[in-house]
Amino acid sequence: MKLLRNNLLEAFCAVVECGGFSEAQFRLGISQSAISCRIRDLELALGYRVCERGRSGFQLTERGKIAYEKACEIIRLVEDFDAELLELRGTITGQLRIGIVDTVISLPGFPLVPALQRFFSKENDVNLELVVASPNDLKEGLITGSLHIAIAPFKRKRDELEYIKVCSENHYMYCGKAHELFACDTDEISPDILNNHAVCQRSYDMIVARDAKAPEPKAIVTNMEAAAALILSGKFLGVLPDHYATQWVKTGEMRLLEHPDLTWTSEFYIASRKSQAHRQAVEWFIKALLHGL
Amino acid sequence: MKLLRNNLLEAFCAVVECGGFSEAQFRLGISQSAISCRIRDLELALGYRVCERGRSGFQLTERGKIAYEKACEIIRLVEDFDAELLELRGTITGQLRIGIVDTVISLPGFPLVPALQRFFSKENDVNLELVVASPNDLKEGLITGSLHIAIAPFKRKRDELEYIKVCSENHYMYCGKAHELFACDTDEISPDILNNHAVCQRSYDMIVARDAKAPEPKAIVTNMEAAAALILSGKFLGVLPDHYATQWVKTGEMRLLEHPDLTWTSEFYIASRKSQAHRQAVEWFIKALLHGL
DNA sequence: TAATTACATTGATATATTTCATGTAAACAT
DNA sequence: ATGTTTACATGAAATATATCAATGTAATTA
Repeated sequence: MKLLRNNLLEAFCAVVECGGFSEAQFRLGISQSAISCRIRDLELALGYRVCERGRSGFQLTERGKIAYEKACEIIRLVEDFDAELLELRGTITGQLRIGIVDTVISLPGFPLVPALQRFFSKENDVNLELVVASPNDLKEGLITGSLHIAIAPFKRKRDELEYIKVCSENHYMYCGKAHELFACDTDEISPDILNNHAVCQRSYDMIVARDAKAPEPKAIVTNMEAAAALILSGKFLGVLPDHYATQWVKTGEMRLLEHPDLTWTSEFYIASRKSQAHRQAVEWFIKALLHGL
Repeated sequence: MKLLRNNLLEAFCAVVECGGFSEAQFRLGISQSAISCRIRDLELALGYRVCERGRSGFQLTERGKIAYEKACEIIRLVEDFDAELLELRGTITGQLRIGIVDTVISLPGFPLVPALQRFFSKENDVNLELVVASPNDLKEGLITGSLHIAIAPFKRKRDELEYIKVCSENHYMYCGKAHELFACDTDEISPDILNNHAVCQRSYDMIVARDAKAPEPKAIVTNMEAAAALILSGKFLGVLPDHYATQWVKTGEMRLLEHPDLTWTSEFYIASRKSQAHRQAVEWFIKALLHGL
């Protein structure tokens, strides 16, 4: 019983992700009938149907969903295994899966871009996958192995992960040109404004909730660009990293609401798994990240 | 680059464990030339030689050793993966790797034998592997995944493992018929005898070292039978579980050196990994183990 | 009712793997 | 030395496996 033979699982995953056999042809580079055979063989080996398909639409069965999750996992493990053994050859190879949060390219001291330059200026066979997600999803990814390295503001540290501080980011409160506070006097700005105005926050930050009477945020965003859009609308106050907001402050579309109690700092860390025979590609990339510090 | 294609790794591992191609034929059930091809393909894919072979003997290269370790690991992972997906079918299947310490069959309350009866009286497709090793090796096995369940006297508990107490074992000091203490008076028996006589111990027990002036053990054994042999020789005192020693006490070949300070108890636990989607086979076996308690 | 879509099936073809027979080189026995 | 044995390598033929192209089928849609 070998489910990993003949790329049965790769076919299965491709079919799931493409939502059907016909579309998966192009991804897999084989004919539709070959895919049909592979799924048939897989189901034959498993003894149950993994998906319903046909003109009536594509859908995973209950067992199929579980099988798909596990298949993705073992495929990643096997990829990493291949890479580990190939790296014994001397050349570094394989997938390198890196995760970051959004809106960091302009963050001063964020080491990704120079690290990429460094890393890929040496000849290698590494395939990069760069994922943008929330710190929490990134943490999950590191733990499950779907990510090798993540760079983000991690607040709670996990035992099984290793953290290296790389830089920090300052956040301030901003409002848009159309907002009533845009033209107010400086001495009107106090933490009190949070109670009188709608505020938008990044779901994972919630850094506004500093004092007890912090208001329910009126809008939750998962992404800086979304926050900027809400702020620019003039209907929301919002917290942005200064390096990001500065472009609109310059053009007069936003105003910094300056007050000592309305500033926050996040510490950015490189995180990766402890206690695991790290692959060379991973180690080298971390080295590349740290090189400029 | 797929190292898992065509059972290349299975061939490699078999060859390593059989110490050569010719012997591995029988294990793998394919011809020697087929093995030769597989190893050639593996080395071609890897880009380096994994073993030296020929009339001059079989030997892994340095990289080959690493590759072998990792190959064993991924094969186990894939086996478990197969089993997990197959179990979605309803039937429980796959490898079930169980570890115990030696000399436990006669331990009253040790749940293995009734559990085996229970478990295998229901029809299933499980392949059992029963390993005898030290508690420390068993712990390692659980953590690395080479074992699913272990039953042993675990003293230190590991966070990533789950323990269920099942029974306990009493240990006493014994000497052989030829030993000078064999015929001594009962009131001559005290912890002091440890300082005046050679003592043998199981390497992982070391339960004799209770007081500060515990002596260097003269002999270390890794196995109860070995301890019994040393004790029967009359040259060593030694600690044995009562259920094991009783056979020789009955025949007059050993004497129990009874003293309140020369008794020890080990608690036996069923251990398995926490926080891991346990396979049905594993869960069911644990249930079978607990059934009689 | 015909056309379309999405997949299944089939037989031909291509590819991969194994075996059988044989070759080679090192170790061993004589 | 010489021949023999052992352990693996190699090549051609045989076998098994996977893929493709073509076609069939069933559920939608026009």
